[in-house]
Amino acid sequence: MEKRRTDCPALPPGWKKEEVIRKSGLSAGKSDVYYYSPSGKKFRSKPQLVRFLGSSVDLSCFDFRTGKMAPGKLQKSKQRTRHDPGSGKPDLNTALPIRQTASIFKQPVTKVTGHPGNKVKSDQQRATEQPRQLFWEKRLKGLRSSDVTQETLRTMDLPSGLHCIGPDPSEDCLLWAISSALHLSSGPISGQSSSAEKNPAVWINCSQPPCRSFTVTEQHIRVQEQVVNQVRRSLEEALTADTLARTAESTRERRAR
DNA sequence: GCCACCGGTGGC
DNA sequence: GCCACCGGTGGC
Repeated sequence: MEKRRTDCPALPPGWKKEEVIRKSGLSAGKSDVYYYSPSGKKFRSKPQLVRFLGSSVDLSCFDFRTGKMAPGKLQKSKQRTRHDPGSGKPDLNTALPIRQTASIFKQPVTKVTGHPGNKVKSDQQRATEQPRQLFWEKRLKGLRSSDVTQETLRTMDLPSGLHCIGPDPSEDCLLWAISSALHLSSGPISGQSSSAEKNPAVWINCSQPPCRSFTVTEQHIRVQEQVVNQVRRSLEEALTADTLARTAESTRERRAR
């Protein structure tokens, strides 16, 4: 086992696991486990793996030390979340679907080259397109966003008339699917073909959300404009209130001194 | 400068 | 007390 890289069936093809026994020091005899990506990048911890693999692999049951999936064990592994004291919040460990989904969004990255010491690291394998899971929306089922007081936030309303197809025809899934499609695609979002509706598992078009083909009308656009305007007004009011509160606060502090 | 390696520490 | 995780550094 020592210093030999072995295949790791629980990870995608090409990933290797290595166990290195400590030879000296107080921890002599203990071992460190490392993983190597197909491109040779070394990983020292599960959080590091999760950050890298994002939504492409579900590592919630992955046991970093053994390199195997631990089924049914309710993942009681000692995953630490540094800088997060925890609270009554739902399980925010590595299985966090929100994070995994967020990572599929193609977000712009600013490459700063102005500083002489700067280095830009890149991983070609990671940069290229990753395979996507069919009906991934189901993984988000039952999750709700909440504000700092744990109050569940109201989700967005989709325009009526959208008809979800696939294994989970709930409106939640459709909302996630459509917002994700809008992020990922530069083309129009129009739904699935009629054959996909008959047998989604075979005919689904991954670049479109799993819903019946639809058309966006002038009326839809008008309604959405109103919604956006309303939200902007609310935001403006909140920001104004916040500025006023801060000013009042600093005035009070100055007077107290 | 890189990285293999061990130590330190926080969460359990 | 154990150990997952990651910081730090000596050796190259």
